[in-house]
Amino acid sequence: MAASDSQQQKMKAKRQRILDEAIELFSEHGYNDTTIAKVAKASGISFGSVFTYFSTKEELFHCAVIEPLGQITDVMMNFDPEAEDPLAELERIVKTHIKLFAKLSTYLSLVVQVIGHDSRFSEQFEELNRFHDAFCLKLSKLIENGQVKGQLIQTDSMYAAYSYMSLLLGLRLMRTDNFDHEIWEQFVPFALNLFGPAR
Amino acid sequence: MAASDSQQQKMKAKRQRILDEAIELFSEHGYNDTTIAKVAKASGISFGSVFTYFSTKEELFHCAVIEPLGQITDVMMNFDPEAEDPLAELERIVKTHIKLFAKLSTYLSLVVQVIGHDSRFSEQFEELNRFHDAFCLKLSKLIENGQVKGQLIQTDSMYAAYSYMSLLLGLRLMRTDNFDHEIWEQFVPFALNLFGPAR
Amino acid sequence: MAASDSQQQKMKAKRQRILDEAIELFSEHGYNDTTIAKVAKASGISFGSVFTYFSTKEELFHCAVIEPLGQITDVMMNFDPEAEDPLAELERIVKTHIKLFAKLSTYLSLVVQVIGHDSRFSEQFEELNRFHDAFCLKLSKLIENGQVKGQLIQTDSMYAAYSYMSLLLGLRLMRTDNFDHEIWEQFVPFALNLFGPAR
Amino acid sequence: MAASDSQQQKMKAKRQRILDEAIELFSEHGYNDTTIAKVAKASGISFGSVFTYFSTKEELFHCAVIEPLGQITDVMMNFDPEAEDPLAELERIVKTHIKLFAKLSTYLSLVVQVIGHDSRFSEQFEELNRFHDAFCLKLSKLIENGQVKGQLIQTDSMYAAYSYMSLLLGLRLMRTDNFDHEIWEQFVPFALNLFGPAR
DNA sequence: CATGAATGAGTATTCATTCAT
DNA sequence: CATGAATGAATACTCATTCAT
Repeated sequence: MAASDSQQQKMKAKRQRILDEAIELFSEHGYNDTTIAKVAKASGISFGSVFTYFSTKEELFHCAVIEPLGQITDVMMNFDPEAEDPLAELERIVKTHIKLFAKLSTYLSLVVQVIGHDSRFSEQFEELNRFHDAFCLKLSKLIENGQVKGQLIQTDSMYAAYSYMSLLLGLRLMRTDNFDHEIWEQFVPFALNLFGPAR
Repeated sequence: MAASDSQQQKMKAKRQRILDEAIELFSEHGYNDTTIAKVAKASGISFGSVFTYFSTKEELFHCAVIEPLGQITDVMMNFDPEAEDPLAELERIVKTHIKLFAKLSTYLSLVVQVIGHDSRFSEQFEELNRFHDAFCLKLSKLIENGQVKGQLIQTDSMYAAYSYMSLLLGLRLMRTDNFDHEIWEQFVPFALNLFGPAR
Repeated sequence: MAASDSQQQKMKAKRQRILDEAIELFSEHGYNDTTIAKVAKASGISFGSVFTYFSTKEELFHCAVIEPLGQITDVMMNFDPEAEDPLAELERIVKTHIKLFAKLSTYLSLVVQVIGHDSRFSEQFEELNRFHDAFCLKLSKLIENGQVKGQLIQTDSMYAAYSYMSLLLGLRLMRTDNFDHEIWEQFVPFALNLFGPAR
Repeated sequence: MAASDSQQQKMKAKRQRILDEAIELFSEHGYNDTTIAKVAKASGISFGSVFTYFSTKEELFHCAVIEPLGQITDVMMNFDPEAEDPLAELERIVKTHIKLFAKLSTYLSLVVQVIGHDSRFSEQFEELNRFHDAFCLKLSKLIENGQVKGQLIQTDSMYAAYSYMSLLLGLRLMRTDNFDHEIWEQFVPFALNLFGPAR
């Protein structure tokens, strides 16, 4: 049924519009200072309708945090831990990651909120943690390979991965979002330094 | 007047007790989910009395963010940019800073909130920014001296300093506060790597 | 849309019910001692709903003072300053006004509050003043015509009008509202005396 | 004991200072918007001391309303109902009363509040009523004598007295306090007209 | 499904009053 | 007697959520 299909399309689009505005507002003003009414207004729909798509404010926040994670995971995890030239692979992904974080300032504000109040948002925190653990594990393998090949000095590869994620998030936090993208690129060598490239 | 003095002492102590509990609660639950009533209860006083010491919730938050900054500044800034052996000085302060950040988890949660919602807490944000700028400027001088003496590779020393602060805050953010202090020390070499020690 | 129309009717009625109760309560207990909760209870609705119709207590008070003014103006101003027999016209309107003031005791209490605290309720005061000025101006013309025709002795007609309004409000103030309407009529000749009827 | 005497003098003076400020503030801002703290500040004493002189806010208000009444009564009642020339006596006292009301704007605001909220301030209201009744009774005698002597037309002398008091209070209410004293005198003939002078 | 009126729990703040110093 | 810190009752206003239309 084509009619029903187009209806479904419309609803999907509406849902996404709400979600996008919610991410924006939750990021900017935090959970409590973002009211359903504001989200509705920003989305151009009645606030009653928000509840058609998200049964509670809590759920809206949950979706705002979790749903974008898939795409981000795709980009973040898109590397080969068994790459021939681990250091080159590292350089490549560091550039990609930094570009990504520079773009994602809005969403990452959400992430920071969740991490900062892990007891309040424990479910979302767990999910982010799972991503974090998976990412660090995969990255640590690449690092180890780099060490085996003598491209990197010997360090604990998991701590190296942790440090890397911390740096990325820390940079994001430090108002560097006012920097334009070129400036973000300045941080690439420092991120690489973390891994201890042999010189 | 001894009586008046002891009275003043008592009040000072009470004010501090309120402030300590406020820092704890603001950190844990955020600005909005921390009610004056909870702060009062945690401090063991009537909620009316909170207003005797802090005229508004906003002011209480402000003091919670700003007042500890002095001591932290003292520790963070306690280094000599003109040290004979810049690399050794760097190692020393990195250890100190990491220990400090490991201890200050509660307070740093507050800092993260302020930075994350700089428009909401602009006054406090400005103050933190002043500290950040002063710190990075002083640190960049030490880094430059390290570079001049050939202990560090050539990089933009201000970006290096920014990266360092970002890493510290990022580490703090990443729930590594569950790690005990020994584990925190594991991150010292990675922090040092940021500065690009010549090898 | 009939449904929407009946909805609108209902809301209008509800709003008016709130307003009527508000006038009653503001009159009886004054601005500060009238709580939104009391108004809601008297109106038979939840106190949250009061805010659906009046966004603040201040606005509720404003409407309580201003909205009835239209009808009152209609009655008060309903005379012809160029009447053939000015004295007869004066007698007619004095009777009407006194009847009106006898009926409006509740509302006039509000007026007295506004006038008594003009700095607190400056906006409402201005509005009342506009009415007062317009009324006195129109009345003074009738008085002047009565003087020209020799029905009234020579006096400053504006002061006469002021005196008249003062007397009306003063009578209202003096608890004469316990008097029933017949007693109110007793004051008609005294009000007329103010204008100095030639004898 | 001279010391004790001067002490008593001081306290009396302090009490009066508080009362004067209280009258001022109660008049200007009303009962609820006048806080003990403001009264204390205006009086230049600690707010704890206000309770030394007046055990509750209610009592302070009571004294503010009642205590000045004695002097006012003296002036208002200072006439001879059996005067040889009642009309002349009326003229004399009307002038006096209008001058008095022109001066007493602050205090009369209090009176208006009490009359306007007689259920809230019933005790004070009773007291004012007693004065009002006594005054009107005495005045009505003078009026009657004027009627007997043919100086005034026949009217109900009590209603005439009521009207007179209403006019005085009404004039006071109508912002005529902005008028300077000369303007107040303009109202003398209108007040006299109330009594229906034979012409 | 969309809308927005109705509801009432929750919160910062004020202020009269008490009482220890 | 003077002071002002402590207390907690009271109140306007917000906002998530429900539900009738």
